[in-house]
Amino acid sequence: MEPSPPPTRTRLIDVANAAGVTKSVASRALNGDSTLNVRKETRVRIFEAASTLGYEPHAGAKALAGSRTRALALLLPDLTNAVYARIARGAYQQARERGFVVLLAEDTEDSRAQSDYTDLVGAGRVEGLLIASAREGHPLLESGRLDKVPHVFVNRSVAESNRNVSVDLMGASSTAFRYLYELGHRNMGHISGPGDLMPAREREHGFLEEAKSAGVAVPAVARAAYSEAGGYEGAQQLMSENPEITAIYAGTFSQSVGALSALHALGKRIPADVSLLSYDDLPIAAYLEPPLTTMALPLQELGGAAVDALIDQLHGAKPRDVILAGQAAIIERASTGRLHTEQIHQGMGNIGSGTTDQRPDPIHDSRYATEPPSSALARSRPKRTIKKRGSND
Amino acid sequence: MEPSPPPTRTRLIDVANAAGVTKSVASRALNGDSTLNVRKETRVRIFEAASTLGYEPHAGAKALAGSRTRALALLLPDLTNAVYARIARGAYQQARERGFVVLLAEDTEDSRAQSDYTDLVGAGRVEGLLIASAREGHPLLESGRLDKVPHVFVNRSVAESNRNVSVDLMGASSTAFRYLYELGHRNMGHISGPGDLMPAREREHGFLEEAKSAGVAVPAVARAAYSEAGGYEGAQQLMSENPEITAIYAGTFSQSVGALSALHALGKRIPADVSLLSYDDLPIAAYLEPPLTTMALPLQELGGAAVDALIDQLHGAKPRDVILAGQAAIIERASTGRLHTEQIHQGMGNIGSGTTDQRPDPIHDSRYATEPPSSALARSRPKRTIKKRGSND
DNA sequence: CTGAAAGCGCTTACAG
DNA sequence: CTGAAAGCGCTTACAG
Repeated sequence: MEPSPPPTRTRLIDVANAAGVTKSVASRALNGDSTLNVRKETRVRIFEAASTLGYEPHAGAKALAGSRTRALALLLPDLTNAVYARIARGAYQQARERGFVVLLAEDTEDSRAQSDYTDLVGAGRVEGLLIASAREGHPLLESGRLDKVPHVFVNRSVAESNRNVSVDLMGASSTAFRYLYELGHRNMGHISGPGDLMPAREREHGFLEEAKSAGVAVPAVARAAYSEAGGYEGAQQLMSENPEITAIYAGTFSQSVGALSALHALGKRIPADVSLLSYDDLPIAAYLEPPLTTMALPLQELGGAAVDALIDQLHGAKPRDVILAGQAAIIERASTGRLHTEQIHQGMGNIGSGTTDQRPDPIHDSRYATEPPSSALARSRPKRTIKKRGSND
Repeated sequence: MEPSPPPTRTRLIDVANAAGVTKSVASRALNGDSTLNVRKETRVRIFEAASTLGYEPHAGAKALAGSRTRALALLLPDLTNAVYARIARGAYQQARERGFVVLLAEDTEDSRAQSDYTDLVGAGRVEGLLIASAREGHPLLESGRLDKVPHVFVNRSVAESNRNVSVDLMGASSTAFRYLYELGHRNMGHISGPGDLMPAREREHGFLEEAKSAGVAVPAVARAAYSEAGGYEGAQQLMSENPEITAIYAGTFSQSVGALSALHALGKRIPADVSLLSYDDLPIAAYLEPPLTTMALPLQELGGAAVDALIDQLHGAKPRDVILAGQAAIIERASTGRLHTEQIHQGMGNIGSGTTDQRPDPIHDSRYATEPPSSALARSRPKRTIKKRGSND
């Protein structure tokens, strides 16, 4: 029943003895204390001793003695969400780079948020928090407990926190708008997220603002769940209430997939009748029908930047917002196309009727009336190359 | 520069004082020491004091003093892989349930595996390891360092480790085979993973074995990367080398997506010409064209079972394999169908020729000649309901 | 410039 | 049945 503690761990005293110095000196040398004055030779001897003895300082002891724990916690709303998975990867990698270890918390329920906080911060396990799970009214925000611990909000904007690390969502959305605008679209729709989610609001806002300043009709907005089903409903709603729409910008990849499906079901040709642009890019985008045009976002970088910002705070820097700007790129595939004059007059006419025109080849790409995009081409040569990593089932 | 330590933490001595007992008694009461003999009343007083003072024991101090750290590390090969994301979720939740915290390590490179190990186990941060990232020749396996720490392999089978926690991959594959077999298919193909990956080998083995015992032609196997591109190539290879194939079983979801695309490109109708069955189920499956028939696996449960097995080891139990059996379920959508007599004679004839028959409605579902599956139906009513969780951008 | 010592917050034999 | 004390492995003033 008694789990054996590591039989015999090498301690600081062991390396001190081996190097012929005292614990204090060894400790300070190993920790790079700049006020320590020893001959280079001695220092080298200490490091060599540590290395040959395989010295690995006990994290708990260090923490107890008042040193850093070199641990961060990452609070995620949903591990299986591709966006967060990439943020997590970026955070993890940068943390490692900086010598930190990361604790995970999937903060799905509010109740959990409390006990997570207790076990991570309360127990002195971590020095700071990367929070990607904050919503308005999130218990952690309300409780004021955060005041005591360094933290940053990732992909979130908590007003006046000065701790928001995010991509330029509004900028991304305005890029999205301009892209569709330049293709000739003037009647657009946007599938947004649930009202209480912060990134959704910003995306939406940026998109609408840009439309206003371009002087076109304010895009219709459907707010729906961040899921395929949500996108399906969102697109349905958008098209039934605004049949004049020729382009849809969907706020998440999942929603785009659902929207694609809904548009098909409505008998819409993509992009001949309606163009579809997805926020966020995933490999699978190239394999949908039609291959989806997307916005690629620096999510991994976002995670890394959040870690940097948090570590800055640990070093005493004043918290400040950081926005990863100018990095959203459109990856053009086949779901978006130039507006046709005929589209302008289609409007209502097409709704629910199903198109009956006979197209030459019913297989696969056949349904693209506009600039038939070779899907094979789109697949093998996205405008921008996304770095691939080995996947590993 | 100096980060402020939590201004004034409540310590054990504080609650002891408040309850009018000594630290020893408080400690033992709080930790549920059964050899402690105190009046129930005293015990209650201690717990109340702890609670009103907001006592949160310092994890580092506990660890130092020889107690458990109540922390586990999860070594993942790829966070962005949906399979691992769900395993991670299950592990995380079960760990929390059992009072453990989980440290994350995305073990993409071998070099990282070493330093991860050092910082997690060496530093005494965690009591045990959940390893989902082991390949043959993985540095952790070779180094023998694992001997010193409780660990289990998740979704992995390391021979003779007696620590493998996995779904019954062979069973799943044989279910896959039987499903296709019962639809009438006799010539099948399998898209497997890279040769050195363990789950791939088991899936493959189970599928082939079942074919042998059913007395049908041994399925052709294409080994390809775990990605859409891999699936694309795998399907191409399979069909070009074995034009008689009427059903394909793909080893991962990504591969299935690629295979779907390749089959379309080859002019194959799905499932009229070729049925496609995917290992692993994801919401997006219902929105592909055609909606993909998949095998749903208890991945979250797998993560939870791994945590349980590991904690058992921490409690001194002898390591043993655990297999989550009999849980793979086919979710039938539209990518699989009954074999038609005409299919048997098609063979080579269809390759690359593209089909020219005129079907009534070129839109969407039109291309399913067999049992035209209403994709809307398949979408809204999968055979088995998958629990949905709120997604949260 | 270096070493002896106190102390971080806990647990656990061991005395009483 | 309960309390005093040692000790886990470190860091960091503080003396010398």
